[in-house]
Amino acid sequence: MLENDKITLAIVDDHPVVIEGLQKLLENKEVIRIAGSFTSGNGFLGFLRSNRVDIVLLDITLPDANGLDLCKEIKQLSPSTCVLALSNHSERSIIMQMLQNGASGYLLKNASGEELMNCINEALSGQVTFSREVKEIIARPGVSELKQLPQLTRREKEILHLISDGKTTAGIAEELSLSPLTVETHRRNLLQKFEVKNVAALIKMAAQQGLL
Amino acid sequence: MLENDKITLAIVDDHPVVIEGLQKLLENKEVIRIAGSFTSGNGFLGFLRSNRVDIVLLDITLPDANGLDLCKEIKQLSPSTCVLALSNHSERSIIMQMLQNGASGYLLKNASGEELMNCINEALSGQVTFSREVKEIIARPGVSELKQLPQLTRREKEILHLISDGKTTAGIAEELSLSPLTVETHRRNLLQKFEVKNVAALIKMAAQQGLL
DNA sequence: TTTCATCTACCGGTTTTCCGGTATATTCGC
DNA sequence: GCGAATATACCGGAAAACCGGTAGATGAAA
Repeated sequence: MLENDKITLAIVDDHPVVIEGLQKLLENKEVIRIAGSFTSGNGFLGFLRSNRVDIVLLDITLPDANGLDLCKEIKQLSPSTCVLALSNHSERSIIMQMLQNGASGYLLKNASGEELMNCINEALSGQVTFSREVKEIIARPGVSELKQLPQLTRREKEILHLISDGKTTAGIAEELSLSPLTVETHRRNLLQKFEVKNVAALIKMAAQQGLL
Repeated sequence: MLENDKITLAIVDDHPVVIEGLQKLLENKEVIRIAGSFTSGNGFLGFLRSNRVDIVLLDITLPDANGLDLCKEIKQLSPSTCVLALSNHSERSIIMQMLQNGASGYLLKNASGEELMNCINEALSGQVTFSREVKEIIARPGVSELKQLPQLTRREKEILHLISDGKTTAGIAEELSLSPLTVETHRRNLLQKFEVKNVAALIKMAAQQGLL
């Protein structure tokens, strides 16, 4: 196979041992060319600016940045590059955040070589992919995610949205053709229902419950 | 196979035609028993209160509630029940929200019968599962998700967090042993960097960027 | 060493939010 | 038809946020 037809793969991991292990695992694959290995986020970003990379195996823990932000930067710089997170972090929130930031998949480091190859292929075909353990983590949401949100009336939801858009009570009142005093009342009811004492905490809760 | 050993499955969809189609597709499966079909969320919730359901195929569009909230309620009522979303909605945000609310998987309605069976099995084994098209949607995040967030200093991130916890300027100042006036300044810088005019909009943006 | 970013701190004033109440009209389910 | 929930509206006062400035201290990079 011509060198140029091979899949170009990069590795970013602060642990040199891990890099070596991955290289050993991948170097005998016909279709893959390891374009580079990096122990820092900035090192890789520099490389990416002048080289094509089809897929990158990215650790979360890095010396100069965190993998979450780095993933986002990679996708901005080169949207066609697949980011496959490869990490020890098994927190559901981190996995979801990684997806939100544009990752094509997530593997825990205990995944087998076979699993890794499967995931690489699936990611390159444009689909998200996870190692088995990660699939189980995602399917098992914590209690906090499911905690009941106060039930809001239609008007309250409406006003909540407008508040989150940065509108003031007066502005909302005008937009809805209501008395500012009425909007005030709804606002207060929102604070009560969420058991918070100002809009900052209100919006945070609402956002975490996916209400915005 | 004994009736009691079969997997109990329920269908919730406001479209009777879809229910019939799914029933036809599943009725000849040895391992599955269709425990009930419902066209409303409340109908199913009532059933779930007194019957075991291993897995439910859940539509998003429902007459009396939306599938997102319903999914959350189902998982609260019966955490062991797998929820497989089966919908026409192909928006990434809805898929992610559904996962956040405890779904074990997501299929678009154009998925094949074979895909459906695979997903049911994978979900029952405790792993998340998606139809092929959904995997592609997840792997393709929108530009909005990746838009660059303002570069925040350590102090600013710290204060942003405290604000989102509902703390006041005075409270934050005390907690960090700073002058309230200093905290004020940081707060103003945050509003400027995010180009918003109050904390409500600030927290919304920060939450959407996963900063909280 | 100089420059740049950040952190710190202050003044004075305006706007908005927050909180303690109270109260009537409407709408929806039983 | 009758509650219960919801939506509407008001008062007054205290607290907090927001805004437009300015400016010294610190620390790291060039």
